[in-house]
Amino acid sequence: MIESTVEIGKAASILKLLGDKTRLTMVKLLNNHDCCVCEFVEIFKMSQPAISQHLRKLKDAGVVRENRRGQWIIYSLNQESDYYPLVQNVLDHLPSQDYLLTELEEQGLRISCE
Amino acid sequence: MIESTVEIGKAASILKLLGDKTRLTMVKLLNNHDCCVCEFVEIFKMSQPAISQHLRKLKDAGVVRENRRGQWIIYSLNQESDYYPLVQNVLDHLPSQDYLLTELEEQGLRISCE
DNA sequence: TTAATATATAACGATTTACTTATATACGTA
DNA sequence: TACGTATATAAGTAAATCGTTATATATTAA
Repeated sequence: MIESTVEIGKAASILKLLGDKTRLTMVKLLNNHDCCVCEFVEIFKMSQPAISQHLRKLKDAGVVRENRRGQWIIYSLNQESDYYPLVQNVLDHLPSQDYLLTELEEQGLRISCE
Repeated sequence: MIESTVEIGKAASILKLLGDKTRLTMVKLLNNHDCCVCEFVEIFKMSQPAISQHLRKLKDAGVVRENRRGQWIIYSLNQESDYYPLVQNVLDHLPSQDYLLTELEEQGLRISCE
């Protein structure tokens, strides 16, 4: 049962953000594990600025949060967001993407930000 | 509880479609009432081709269906779609948009396709 | 058959998007 | 302090998006 609704224009803007495969996969991964930028760079085989820009959009919308830990910035899902219940429900429909992190670990690339 | 998941690329494409306020509102309305193109034209104060193009995208993705009734084409949510559970869950987070149809009715414009 | 109405398609333009490369900033360490 | 690593920002570009107007198609009714 849904506790409260999200204004439809706001909802559309969140869904637009999630309507990109890269960002949607990021958010799905963050649902289980906090990640740093460098991990996403490896996973998506995309330039660091491209990853950074996706994360900024998600952060600006309040979907994710960042926490600096030394020279790394760790991203996590913002569970306090008004949109969190919507995002969570969407994620429930997606298969786990954790194999991407497993692959990274097998390459020994996960350790980079721990 | 979710019965089955949607491949993440497909999910992203559906969310992208829903990530437009006009289309999201259309789908929310269709969740309660079948509608024809001319009703949407009145509601969104947008050209008929613009409405037609939004509906085509939704139809191509399998989210909605069309049924001709005389000279009108009635659109409805496609409950048989693999994406229907996802769409339905998203819609649950939105406030009803039925006031748009009420307004239409008050203007006497709803009768046009009945 | 002709006209009117409802809808779809085509062609086009302004804006947005999602990358890229180059550069700036922040932190840790020698 | 100076250097290396992690991340962010700036600037530019190709492609996608969402609207428009003009036109085509389909149905109904005179």
